[in-house]
This record gives sequence, structure tokens and C-alpha cells, in this order.
Amino acid sequence: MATSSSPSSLIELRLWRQFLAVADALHFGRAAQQLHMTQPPLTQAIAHLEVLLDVRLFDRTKRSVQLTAVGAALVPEVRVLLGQALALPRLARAHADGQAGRLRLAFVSTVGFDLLPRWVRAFREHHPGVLLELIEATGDVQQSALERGDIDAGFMLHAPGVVPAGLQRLLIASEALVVALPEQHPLARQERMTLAQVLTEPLVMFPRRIAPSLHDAIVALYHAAGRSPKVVQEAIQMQTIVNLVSAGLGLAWVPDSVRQFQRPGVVYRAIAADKRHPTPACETSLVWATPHVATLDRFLTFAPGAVAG
Amino acid sequence: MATSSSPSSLIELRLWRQFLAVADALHFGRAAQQLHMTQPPLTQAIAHLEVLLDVRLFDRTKRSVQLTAVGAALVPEVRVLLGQALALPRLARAHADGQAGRLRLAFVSTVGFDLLPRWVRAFREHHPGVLLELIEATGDVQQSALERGDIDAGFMLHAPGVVPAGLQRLLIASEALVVALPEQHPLARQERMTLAQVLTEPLVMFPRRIAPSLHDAIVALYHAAGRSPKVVQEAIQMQTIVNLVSAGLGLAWVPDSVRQFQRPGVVYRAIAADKRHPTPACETSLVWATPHVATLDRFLTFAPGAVAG
DNA sequence: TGCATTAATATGCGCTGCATATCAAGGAAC
DNA sequence: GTTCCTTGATATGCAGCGCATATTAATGCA
Repeated sequence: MATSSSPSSLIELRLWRQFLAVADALHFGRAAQQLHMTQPPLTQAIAHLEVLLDVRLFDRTKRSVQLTAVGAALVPEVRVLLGQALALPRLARAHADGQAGRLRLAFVSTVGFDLLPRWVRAFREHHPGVLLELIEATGDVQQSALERGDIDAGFMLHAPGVVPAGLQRLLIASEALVVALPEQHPLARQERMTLAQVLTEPLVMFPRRIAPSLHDAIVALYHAAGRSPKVVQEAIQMQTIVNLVSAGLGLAWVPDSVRQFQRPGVVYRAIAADKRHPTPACETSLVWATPHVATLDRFLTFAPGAVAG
Repeated sequence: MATSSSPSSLIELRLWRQFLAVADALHFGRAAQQLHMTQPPLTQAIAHLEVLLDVRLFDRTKRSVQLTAVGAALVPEVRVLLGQALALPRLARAHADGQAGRLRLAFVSTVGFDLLPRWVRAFREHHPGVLLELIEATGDVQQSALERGDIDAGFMLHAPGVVPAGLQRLLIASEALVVALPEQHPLARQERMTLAQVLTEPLVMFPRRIAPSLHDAIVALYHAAGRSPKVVQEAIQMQTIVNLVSAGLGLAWVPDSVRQFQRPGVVYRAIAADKRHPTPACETSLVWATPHVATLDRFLTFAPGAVAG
């Protein structure tokens, strides 16, 4: 009679919940009360469950109810099942709210030293349910990763006001570009210098793909003066670039914040702005594709004094 | 609008199963087909689920279906939930059939050496889902444990044909009682001896509570001959009794199978039956209260050549 | 021997989950 | 650009089922 349960065989949670209520109360009337229903349909429901399982779950005399051995064995299993079922809607909400889930963030080495660690620490503390993956990557890699959906957002350097097409961003920092000079360099003796003095010097620079818009902006500086940058060495990381300057290979344009990087043999000099040439500058932004994951929204609320872009 | 879900908040498995089907097929029509239903109610069911959760689970254009980030995050959790729900009926059946559950067996030391280990090994091999608890206990302890429901069955010694009141049993072995003698004892020189020769000798014996009916049967032997047993020492375990015999304290009545226990300084002698006195004997039975757990039925099918009692 | 308690049975109703029928929008082929 | 097919959404009606109300039967207690 119970051999036809092969197609369904999946017993609804309602029945299991009713089973647990009776198992807890060992009294159909009180169990029904706790379930906000009346006793007769509960009696029928348990009987139905017993038919589905082809197992007696309760020994009932007309006066009392006792769990059978099988029923007692099922109680803890059913409790687990119901617990998980109750957790699912909460889990869904947590994901929707960005309180749970994954956030894959890429970053260029420049932000990795100060800004990112503090931000990440605060975020982790408030959102322990979010799995935060941090990947160091250059600007070009970040951009294609964003397009493929391999990362959720990336910290990158770019020229002022330049937003990669189709992407949203939050402006994190806007700073001047300064010149890093070997200590021994003649220009290093001056506190202030003009753009024209710098443009003829040999240059240590990052490859264009690392931060295309910033690279283009710097090259444009030279072209506007009828010159071309004399790149004697390329390097990807800012730290490496500064080291190469220290070795005397040439000077380099670096974001103002790189000054924190005191390295023996290197001095930093700001370039005086004049009427034709404003001070060269760069921006750091957190960039993401649209639509974006909910965890990113939570992360954005932790932005330390960021300028909305 | 979805704030009123606090009382229910329990989402039925049917909805989760439909969710999984759509998540797997990414196609409402085919998912419905797999669920043996039509597409329109499935569309409504998913929409209903999204309202209950207050979360979008699928991005549906008019032509295609994609999981949202939240939906994708839920898929593995839902799979676990449904897996457990499907396992529950099987688990119930396994318990009902005695393929899963617990079996608490007590045993007297006599059966612990040969019969029980082989039986248990075979049972464990065929029923890995059953948790087998073995407890060594004397007959009196077993009987009260059976009455309290602390054990499911017990191996015990008793006089032939004596079934403890209200208990069922399976006769495992029926054997003669033989006399264990110190090697130096005058009687040890005879191969055969009569009951009368034995009854006056000092006796090493187990306390009555260990196996009341067997104790009583032995005492009755003496009383029938107008004598009383001269118990010089009591001991609980057969092994100890034999050791005490070896030490020369007296002789002892032991089951025939104890002969396996070859110990230096001890010889075993059968008692010749005569018309008035049949050969004294004892039985080993597996005894249980009724009703009993299903795992015991499985265990009984492994009885090696047992005589049904 | 009542009386209270409690599980089981009988019966009817309303909700909901499903099927059938249909629509609308987006791609693909020509 | 037009046509046709695919596919998800909407409309509507029905049937089964889960629940409530009413009642019964059996058990323990005073």
C-alpha cells in the first residue's frame, strides 16, 4: 500500500514540523495549540506521515502518547532539517543585503600599503559573513577581469576625470604627480623646478597597459612642449620605479603619496604650475562594472572619506 | 509587504525543489517537464518564492533565464537541504527494519570468550549502521537492566527450561555441568565418579544473585541427597572460580564448555547419571523483554545454530 | 459509577497549486 | 524588414487537500 511513494518520497516540512511538535509535547492537543491549529487535523497529519514512511512514530493509547524507538531516532534528524530550512530565508536575505557572500577586490600596489588594509580591516570586522578575496593586479588586468566578471571591483590609478567606459567608480584620492629624482642629480639641489627643466631628463616609467589614461596624460605633457619622453627603463610596481630612480637611471613621475616611501638616494620635488600647464595630477578610484554584487555596496559604505564619483 | 512572514517563514520543500529544477535547467519549460508539471504554475511558484524571500533569484529576459548572485549562492545550500529531506524516509525505514539504530547487549563472561565475538563480528559486517553496545554484566544486573529498559537483551546462564518471568529468550547452548577438581585431589585420580562422592567436598561457587535459577538447581542437588553445599569461597567470574579450584580451595560446578579453559592444576570430570539423578545441566540463553527493538530481530537472524526457545 | 481528559472519526469548506488557453516579446531566418 | 518560432508571463477554472467544527470512544480518576 505504501509502495507507490517512489515518485514523491519527498515529505513536506509541514509534516515534519507537526511531527516535532507532537514529539515535544507528547500530547496532540497541546501540540496542535502550539502549531496554531486544532487537534483533529494534527492527528490525521501524523497518521498520514506514518503511512508515507510506513513506520509507526508514536505509541498512542487513548490516554497518552509515547515516541516509538524509530520516532525517537528521527527527532534529532528532523530538528537539523528544520533548522536548516529556517536558516535558508535568513541566508537569502543576508546575501541580498550583502551581509554574506563574496567580494573579489583587485588593487594596484600603490593602495596596498596604507589605505586598503585599514579599509579591509574595518569591513571584515563588521561583515564577518563576507568572504573577501584580495588580488593584486595592474590596471589593464583589472579592466579585463571586470569585463569577464572575474572580479567585483578594483582599485586603480588613472588620469583625472577619466572613467573607463561602461564602468562606475568611487574616487578615493586625487593627488598631484611629483618628480622622483636621484639624490645626486643636479636638479635635486633645487627645492622648486619648472616643467621645462624636467622634460629633457631620462625617464623611468610604467608600461602604458598598467594605467593607460595616466600614461597618456604624462606623455601628453611632453608632446604639448614639443618633446617626447626619453624612457630609459620600464617597471611595473611603484616601489621598483623608485628603486631604479635611486640607482640613478633617471627621474620618474609618481603620485604624491609615494613620498611616504622614503628611500635613501631619492628625493621628491613638486612641479610649479604655470599658466599654460596646470600641475599634473592623478586619481585613485575604486572601479566596478554594473550591475554589481550586494557585498560591494556594503564595502562602499566603509569608504574612508571618499569623494563620490 | 513582505514583513508579515515572521510567523511562517518556513518555506516548503516543494518550492525549493522547483527552484533547484529551474536553477539546473535555466529554462522554465524544461524544468517544469522534469518536475512533471506545466510551465505556468512553475513560473508562478518561483515568483511566489521570490516574494517570500523578498529576493530576486533569477534574471529573466523574455528569452532566457540566469541565476542572480543570491540565487547562485542558495543553490548548494538548497541541495543540502533537499538531500537531507530525501534521506529522512530512508533513515526511518532503516530504523524500522533494524538496519540502523542501537543495540545494547549485556553478556556474562562465559559467552564473552568465543561465541559472542564471532556473532558480533558477523553482525557488524552486515549491519554497519547499527551502533552495538556491549556490556559485561552478571545475571541479576542484566535482569533489572532489562526491566528498566537500560539494555535490549542479555546473554545469561540459567537452569534448564527456566525462563525469567515476562521475558523472551533464545536458547544458545545447553550443556552438562561438570566438576572442576584440583589436580592433587584424591577424586582426580578417577575418570568417572558418582554424585554422592562429590556432594561432601568443599565447594567454590558463584553467589546466588549471579544466576539465581542455576544456583538454586545446584543447591537442590545437595538437598535431594539430604546434604547442604559447603561453600568455602564465592567468586563471580568463571575464570576466578577455576583459579580458586586450582589453588586447592575446593571443587566447583562449571558448564562443560569451561573445559576449553585449560588451567594447570585443574581437571574436569563428568558426573555419571543414575536413575534418581539425571546429569546436572545448565543453559545459556539470549534473553530480552517484550516489546523489543528492531535491531534485536536483525541480530537474532545471525544466531549461529541456535535452538529456538 | 459518573466525570474529565484525550485521541480518533465524520463532515464540510476554503485555499492553493495545477492545467488549459492565451498573450507578448525577443531572436533567427529569409 | 517581415515572418515565424521560442519562451516566459498572464488569465481562468477546477480539484485536491489541509483545516475547523462537531462528535465519538475509550481510559483513568474520584
